[in-house]
Amino acid sequence: MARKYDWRTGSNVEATLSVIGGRWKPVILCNLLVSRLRFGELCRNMPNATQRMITLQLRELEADGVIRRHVYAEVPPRVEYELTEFGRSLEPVLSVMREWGMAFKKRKLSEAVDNAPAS
Amino acid sequence: MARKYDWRTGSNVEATLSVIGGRWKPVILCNLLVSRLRFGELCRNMPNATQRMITLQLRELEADGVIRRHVYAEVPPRVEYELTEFGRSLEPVLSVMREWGMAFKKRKLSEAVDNAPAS
DNA sequence: CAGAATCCTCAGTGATACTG
DNA sequence: CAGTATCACTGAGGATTCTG
Repeated sequence: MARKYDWRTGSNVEATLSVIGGRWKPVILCNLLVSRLRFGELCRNMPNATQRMITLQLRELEADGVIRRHVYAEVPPRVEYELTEFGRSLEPVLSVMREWGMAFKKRKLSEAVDNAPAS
Repeated sequence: MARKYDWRTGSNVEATLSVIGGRWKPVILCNLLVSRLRFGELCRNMPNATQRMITLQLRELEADGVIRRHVYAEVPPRVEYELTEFGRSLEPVLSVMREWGMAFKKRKLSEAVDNAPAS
């Protein structure tokens, strides 16, 4: 299934994207940055993503050694996900993205206010 | 064309991705981070991307106010692209991605060496 | 609860050729 | 040189249902 990004042929940014470049991967990783989470919690934290998508992205992240999957032999079943050491190395990347996004939102919102009709 | 990412509904990372989340956008931006470039130079720097894709991604970046397009009334035509002030604010994001990608590549390559058959 | 299995769609992407 | 214009595809992503 020829991956979208290939770290061999691409530039350095593309190498990064070969790991975090999935629709929901950055979001998942930001969540796991805060704490280890179970599947259900993850889903509740990402209401815009479908269960299926979250599962798929988790599998890829696991295959890339970014996250680890803990299965507890209980009933009802419990599965938790956490960042690996390698995954934690992504922290600077993720937090700078989050920071910038926050500033961007603020900017956009203040723009909206400026353009708002005087009521 | 309902965009993939929406900064209104998504988390902070998603807000960032609403701007840089295109297949070739980070690559283009990294190039423009170094210097203002003309279209042809950009294409030569990104041999894996098609001309069409580069054009499209440039248009979106321009629409988002990330880059500026300079058209020179010459023959043959000359068009240059450069980051706007706003675009330059992405520098921390892009460089940390590049840094991480570089380290990642090194890691991968040394793994490959370790697994290489003794010749 | 944490998924697996199916089915389906379309938007992102590509290949190619043409042009002011 | 710096793009459009077409045509075509495929696979990422979604909706829904089923299950150990």
